[in-house]
Amino acid sequence: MTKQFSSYKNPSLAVDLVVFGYHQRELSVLLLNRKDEPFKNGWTLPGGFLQMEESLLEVCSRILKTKLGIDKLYLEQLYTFDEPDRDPRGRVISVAHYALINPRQLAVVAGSMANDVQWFPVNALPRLGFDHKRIFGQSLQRLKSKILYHPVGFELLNDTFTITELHDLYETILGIEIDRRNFRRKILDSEYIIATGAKREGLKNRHPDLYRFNKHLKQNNFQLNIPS
Amino acid sequence: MTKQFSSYKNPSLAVDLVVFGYHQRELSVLLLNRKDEPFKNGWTLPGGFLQMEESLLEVCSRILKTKLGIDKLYLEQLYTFDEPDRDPRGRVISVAHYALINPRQLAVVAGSMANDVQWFPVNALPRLGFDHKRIFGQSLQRLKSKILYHPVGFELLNDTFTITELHDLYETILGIEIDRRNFRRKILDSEYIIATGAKREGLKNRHPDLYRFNKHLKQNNFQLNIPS
DNA sequence: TTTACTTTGCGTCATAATAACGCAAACTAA
DNA sequence: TTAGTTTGCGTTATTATGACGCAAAGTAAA
Repeated sequence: MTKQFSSYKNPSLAVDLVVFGYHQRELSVLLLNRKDEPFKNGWTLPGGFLQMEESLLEVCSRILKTKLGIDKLYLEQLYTFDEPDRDPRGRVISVAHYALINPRQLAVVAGSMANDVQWFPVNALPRLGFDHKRIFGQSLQRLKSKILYHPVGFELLNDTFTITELHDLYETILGIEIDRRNFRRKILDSEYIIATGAKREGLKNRHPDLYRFNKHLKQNNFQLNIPS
Repeated sequence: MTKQFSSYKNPSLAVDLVVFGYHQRELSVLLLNRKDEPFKNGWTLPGGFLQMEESLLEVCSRILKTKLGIDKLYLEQLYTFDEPDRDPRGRVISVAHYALINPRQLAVVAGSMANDVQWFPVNALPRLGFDHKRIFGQSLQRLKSKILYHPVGFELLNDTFTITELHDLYETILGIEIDRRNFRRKILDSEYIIATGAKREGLKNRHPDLYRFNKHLKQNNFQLNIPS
């Protein structure tokens, strides 16, 4: 244990963040290239230590703001990881969270991104430091199962979107093929997305085909029942 | 903030436990009557602080062993609660877990139970100290949803049980009526429970009607799909 | 503009899953 | 012995689902 931790009587508390972004049928995660030991020059999830008087969500916001310049996004606590040897510097317990950012925010991030920050497709991750591979895996697992019973996938899309975009998102995240017409029927029958009345740029005769999430429905009835 | 915490640079880490027991169509939770301030003489969930070098599950085991004299049981991490004012003594972050104990263990507990420990039916809880009402509520919520897609309810029953007992358990936990015959068909079709070949004491001509959980099936396919 | 190709919205149909409920044999208690 | 309850096993109508057809709308190249 290094000097940094020797004065603590409790384990240190940290948060780690799995930030998901989606673009053109690709789900990606944001990783950080470490400048310091341990895992110097290696990739890890962004994270940070909890200060006294700071809530977990505040730490998350602080990290996201500092590293990405982003304010509001979908954020959810995932799990608390406490293996005694998960951090070579000493006992650090990490409350992992995952975040979903939409295309607009993704663009902001891309514009101002430091060169130690990088997007990686979830299917092509580099080796990760600490126990971050496990944390990432569990996040992806959660995301996969959650989109089936909670309309959380919408957070990865623009405010308005086409059904095809939503369909592609689901296929990408779940990694399976979903019949386009059955998906359409299910999602429209549920009334969780509704037409905006608008049509895509350039379209002339087609019915309205831009949709948005219906915020007036209780989100807890959402149920897609797509086999995994 | 009291002296006890003033030397820490990090928030303290604790665990709180929601211990569920089931008996005769009643789901109960184990509560502790506090001897000390804060909430002296009030009821709270059992809990304890994390020592350096101790894992979260170890703390849970330690508490359960000390307070209840019980060793092995179903234990699952629930959520980490971090509201800065959740503990009047100072900043304490609690990783809540919930546990399920079976009738045999419940009997052991009942036999050796200190008078500061008591079972309360989940529908008749006393006022709880700290933010424990919220923790309890979230545990019950989790239990309710989890038994629908994971065979976790079995942990509250004996090794062998009748379908009726299982049916009653589900009705009790979910707080709804479930058609006996449809429940039977679903649970038997799924093959998650199988006949033991034995019959209940005293029965003569009836088919085997004692069942046990089928451990040979992958538990992740369990799906009951009962409307809530 | 014509032509060939792709995308999208809407519909059909066979099958599976589900909810509601009937019934008689096994069991229990008076 | 009798009356009432519990339990196992069915049936049926309705709904949900998966698989797929098809034509209008849209796109891109000649």
